[in-house]
Amino acid sequence: MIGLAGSIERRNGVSLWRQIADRILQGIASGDFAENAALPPEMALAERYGVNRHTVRSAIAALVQEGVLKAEQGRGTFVLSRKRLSYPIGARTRFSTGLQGQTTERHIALLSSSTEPANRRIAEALGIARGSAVICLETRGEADGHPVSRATTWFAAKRFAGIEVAVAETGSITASLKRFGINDYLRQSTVLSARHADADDLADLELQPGAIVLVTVAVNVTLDGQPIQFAESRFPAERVELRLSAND
Amino acid sequence: MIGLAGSIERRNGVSLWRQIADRILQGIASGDFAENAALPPEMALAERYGVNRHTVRSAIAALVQEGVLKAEQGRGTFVLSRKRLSYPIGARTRFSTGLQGQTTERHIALLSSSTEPANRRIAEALGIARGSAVICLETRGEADGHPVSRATTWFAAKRFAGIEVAVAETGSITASLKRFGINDYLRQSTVLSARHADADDLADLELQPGAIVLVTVAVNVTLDGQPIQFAESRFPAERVELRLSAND
DNA sequence: ATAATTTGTCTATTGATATAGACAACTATA
DNA sequence: TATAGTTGTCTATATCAATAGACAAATTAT
Repeated sequence: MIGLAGSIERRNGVSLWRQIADRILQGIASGDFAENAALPPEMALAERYGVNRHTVRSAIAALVQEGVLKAEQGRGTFVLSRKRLSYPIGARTRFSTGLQGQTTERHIALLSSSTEPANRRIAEALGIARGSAVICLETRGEADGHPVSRATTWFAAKRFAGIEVAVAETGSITASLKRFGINDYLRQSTVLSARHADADDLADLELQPGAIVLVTVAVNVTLDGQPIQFAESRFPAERVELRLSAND
Repeated sequence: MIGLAGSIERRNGVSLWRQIADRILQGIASGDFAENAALPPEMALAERYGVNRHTVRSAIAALVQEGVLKAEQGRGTFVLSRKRLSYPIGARTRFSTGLQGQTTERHIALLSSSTEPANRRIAEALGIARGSAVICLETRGEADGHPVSRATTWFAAKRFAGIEVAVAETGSITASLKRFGINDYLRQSTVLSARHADADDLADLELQPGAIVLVTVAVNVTLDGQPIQFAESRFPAERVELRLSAND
């Protein structure tokens, strides 16, 4: 059994139609349902997943709403081309360079910024004293006008005072760091997890409720190992996959 | 606002109690709720998330069932220590070596094996002809008796005939590959995504319904770049995080 | 044209989800 | 020993989710 999912769980806090919508998305991603081709008829899907036709219809309605499918009366339901962005993660991960070739326009939008005392987690990551001031940036990554990531980034306030202005102006973290004399940096560590998107992420990433986000927590360091940036990024799992390259 | 989530979404296919259970899990992971300490009272949580107390109780009940929380009448609800395993991913990713220091006993259990024709995706990954025979192994990774991963692995049947026996005997892919003359190998590529666990994963990983799994799709190659193994692994997001090391 | 297939809409019914309020049971503290 | 605070249980009600069946509307094939 290749790529064909098992059965569906009831009474788990996730509605059947949402589970089936997820399955159909998986099916598209894994090639079970080809792009631009017709999905199996509703009755066939209902039988395959062991649910009522109306439940399948709810799932399809959600995916039509999301722009993944298109239903035509009398003809069938069709898969629209919706390739996931493949976002590379590695020692030299940058937002803009990573998506080269996949998109034409990309930048980071600064949603808000604030200065706050560092909590334990942030202080340890940045190698500063707990409670010392850090600049917190809320940003959204956009490619071809579509949101592909949502990040919260912290910098030590002492060293990077005013970086929020640079980010707003340049639309790039890398370019902003250059203004502070940092011409190159490396990703020291990345920790990966996943969870349901919260309300803020749903709004900022233009996601439908119930969506899953991939979460990376990363520390960037200068070439001599000094931590400069701590960031938590959220990627919509239905639109983005993370690709780990062996080299670099 | 550090790590404190926004509001809750209704009518999205995910029940409120499941969303709140997710939030509490996040809160524990991010340090908002300290381990071994009391959670805020049900009424306070209900107010914070903007729901009824009974809804919070449903969320707590689910987490008690999962062993994350412990409720004591008259005293409060307490966070049990439940550290997530940190699973390293890199060019030299191996199951057993990765968890050294975090667990004492670890191995791979072979759930089933079969021989089937390669579909397009598998054939391309392994560099073989479409339709040629591949051995498909269903395995579960276990650490200290607890399931931490669930993988589907494909090998070219011609070259690795009988590898299922070796995996069953040794409980290790690396050890099994040695029997076929492969003493070292590298991870060529890893692609990462996330989705809701399907019914099979729920059972095999001993998850509560509604859980999220991290999915890695990886190709392992010999030192001279010849693909030998194609695998899709699922990790329970609530118990495992993936750590990307900069070097190796 | 006719039939078969497929999506769209409607009604009805059942069970799960969420809200609301009241009170019991238990714990810690003044 | 009171009292306040907290979890546990119960009843009631409204809405959502899922099943079931029937038929309309549109498309495609015969």
